[in-house]
Amino acid sequence: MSGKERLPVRGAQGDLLRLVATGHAESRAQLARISGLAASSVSLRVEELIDTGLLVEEGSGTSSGGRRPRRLRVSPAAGLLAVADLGAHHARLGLLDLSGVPLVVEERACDIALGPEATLDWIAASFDELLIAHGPPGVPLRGVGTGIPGPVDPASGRVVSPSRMPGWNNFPVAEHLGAHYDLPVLVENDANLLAVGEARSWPGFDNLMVLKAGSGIGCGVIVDGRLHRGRGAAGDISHVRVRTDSSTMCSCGHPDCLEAYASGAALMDALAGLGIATRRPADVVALVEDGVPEATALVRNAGRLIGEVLTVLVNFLNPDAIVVGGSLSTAEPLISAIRAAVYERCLPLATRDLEIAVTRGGPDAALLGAGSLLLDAVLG
Amino acid sequence: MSGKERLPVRGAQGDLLRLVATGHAESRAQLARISGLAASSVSLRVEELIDTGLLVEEGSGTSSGGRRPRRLRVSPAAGLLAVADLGAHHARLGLLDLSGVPLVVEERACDIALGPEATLDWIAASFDELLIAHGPPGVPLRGVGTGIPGPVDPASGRVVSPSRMPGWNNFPVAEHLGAHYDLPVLVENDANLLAVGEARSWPGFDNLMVLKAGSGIGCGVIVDGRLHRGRGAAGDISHVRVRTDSSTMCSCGHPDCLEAYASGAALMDALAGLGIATRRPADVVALVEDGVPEATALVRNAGRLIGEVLTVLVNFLNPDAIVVGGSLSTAEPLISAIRAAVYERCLPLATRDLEIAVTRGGPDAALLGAGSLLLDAVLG
DNA sequence: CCATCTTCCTTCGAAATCGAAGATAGAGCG
DNA sequence: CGCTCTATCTTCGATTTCGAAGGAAGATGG
Repeated sequence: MSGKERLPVRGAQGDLLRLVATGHAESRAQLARISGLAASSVSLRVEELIDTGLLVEEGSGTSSGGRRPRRLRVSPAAGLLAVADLGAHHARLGLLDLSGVPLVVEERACDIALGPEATLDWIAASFDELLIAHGPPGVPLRGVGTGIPGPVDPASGRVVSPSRMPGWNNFPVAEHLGAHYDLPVLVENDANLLAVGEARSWPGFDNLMVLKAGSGIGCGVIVDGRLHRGRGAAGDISHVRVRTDSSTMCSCGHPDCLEAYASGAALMDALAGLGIATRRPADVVALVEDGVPEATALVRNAGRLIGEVLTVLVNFLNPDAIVVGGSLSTAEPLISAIRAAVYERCLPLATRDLEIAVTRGGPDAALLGAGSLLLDAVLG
Repeated sequence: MSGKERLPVRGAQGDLLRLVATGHAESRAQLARISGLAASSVSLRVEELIDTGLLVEEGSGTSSGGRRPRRLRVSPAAGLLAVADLGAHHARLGLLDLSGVPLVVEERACDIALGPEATLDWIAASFDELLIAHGPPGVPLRGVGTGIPGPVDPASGRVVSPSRMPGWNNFPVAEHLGAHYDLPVLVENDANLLAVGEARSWPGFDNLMVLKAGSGIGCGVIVDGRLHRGRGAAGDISHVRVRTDSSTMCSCGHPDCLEAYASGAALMDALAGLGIATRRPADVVALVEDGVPEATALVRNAGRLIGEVLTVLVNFLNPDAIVVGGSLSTAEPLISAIRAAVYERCLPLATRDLEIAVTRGGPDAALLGAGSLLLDAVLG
């Protein structure tokens, strides 16, 4: 395995490296504008970063009327990040360079019901395999991180009262995963990772609500360009009471939670009750695309319920965009129903410039999000 | 009137002055810790600020085990801020020094139905009177600001679609008020001002929801210690659909808005329907305190409805505290009902450390909030 | 009361940062 | 092509900031 030495940046260098790595700047002039440092200071620090081999100059960018900028990139040899996004039955795992560009991403089957030790050790072993198979020799690992399909206490890195992860409650995930490495370790809720990853694809949108509609319903909140965690549990919308005719008890002990009607798991249950078998939320989307009316009606109803919950949040948070991701997000009726509910019921002032759209960041968005947050830890 | 020269601070001096003015620091050592500057740099800048007469040394603070700090304060002669909080039928007006300490606060009757020009000119005239009567000679006015009981677009300083301010729609309030002065002008929603003012009384609480329950229902949101505006309309909860048996049409054109059941105006209407006349929301509180059962029942129901809306927002934003202000906030059944609803329905994770309490900042909190935001503008 | 500790604040040489001026490299246009 | 314009980047002296060391003032505890 590669070395694990600390990244040799201090003071302003870290800020500049971060700005290049996150894609916020790719020339000295941009760095000066964004960082607030004087152009001369930027030149000096960039020179040093190039000398240490962390930055490289690579061709030139497009002119904006004058001399073309000399494009800066984080060196591929600056380091690697090993990141994972853990789902109920499979995980995406990947290696990123420090600017968040994936070297390799794989999806592998796993089972979180085997418990935290087994699952986390499996993740670590998978990281090792990826590093041996795809890690360029001599490039050090700088950090590891994983997304978790449940609430995570950011301070302790523990899972807290997850509804769909038996045996994981209060397990010190960050500590256990970190024992394999002497490196910064990130453990974060999966919807939050998705939100951070998506945010990179929405420049100029500083306030985002990123919905993850899969087996469960999660939501990551970006306020002022940064992930909002609150006291650790922010973004939960699955246990909001919805307006329905019937009455269903949720696993949380309250009646009529959104999750009990609009989550992928709930839709699969409802279809099963109609004699239609599905194995994964994506199967529901397939049924909708095949024009199965029962599936379409259920999905549309789910979208309406989600949309009604979002109306409250849109009026309150007044975001720039609602981004819908997760395996259900490709179901067209879901998005239309969300749109209809939000635009119909929200204040005109709140929807005036509101965009409601599906994910832009691609299937690896959550991994990019993990990379982004890890970079902060690495350069912190 | 006093002079209007620009405040002679540049660079780090402004940050330090702001930290002292906002009460975040009152000694050189604290300034060094909070600002991140070296202690020596702080000493130099503070020296300069004292020389310019903006800061003064005043006695010494309490020791924490070693030498006592020399307490720093913003000089009373550094400048004045003229601030107002406009309500439907009266306004609070005051003069503050740059650290937000009120020199004088008055409540005067007015009528926003007279239209924006008349009202704003009246505010300006009142400011002039206060300055003549209470402004120390030679102390310059540094900024003016006012709170508005309706939505304000922060970029343009215009009122946008206010529901209770006939004739004000789209009026350029900041521009008109600013024409009287060559100074920074602040125009902000009243609930937002209250939130900023309250935040000063809640140190360590970085995420706050501040409810203003008066004739209308407003909410100011503090995220990460700063006012969250979204695209300008953030914090609206009055037009959320609530779960009720009956059905009432709101002035916004939708059925069953929270405002139509739980605002002071709605309560007064409901009491009038029962043959009980009230003139102001405070009269409703008095009825509750007198044990009038109809009033108590209505107020408790309002609290329950508000609480149910807050459950959604608490799960989502996961704040440190919900602070209830406005003229209805002194009605005990309102708070109890809100507490009951929130604690019953929210996730344990979200309510674990959640405080629900009434205002701490006193009757002038909104004015202090205006002062706080104005200070940012003055030192910006 | 005196030695010791903690905290606050200042002094002073070293290092980082700034800003104005200039050098560099292209775009735009006749 | 040559002229001007604009934007990018560098050079260099002036300024600001840092950080280690030390002095000042009070707390603590015998």
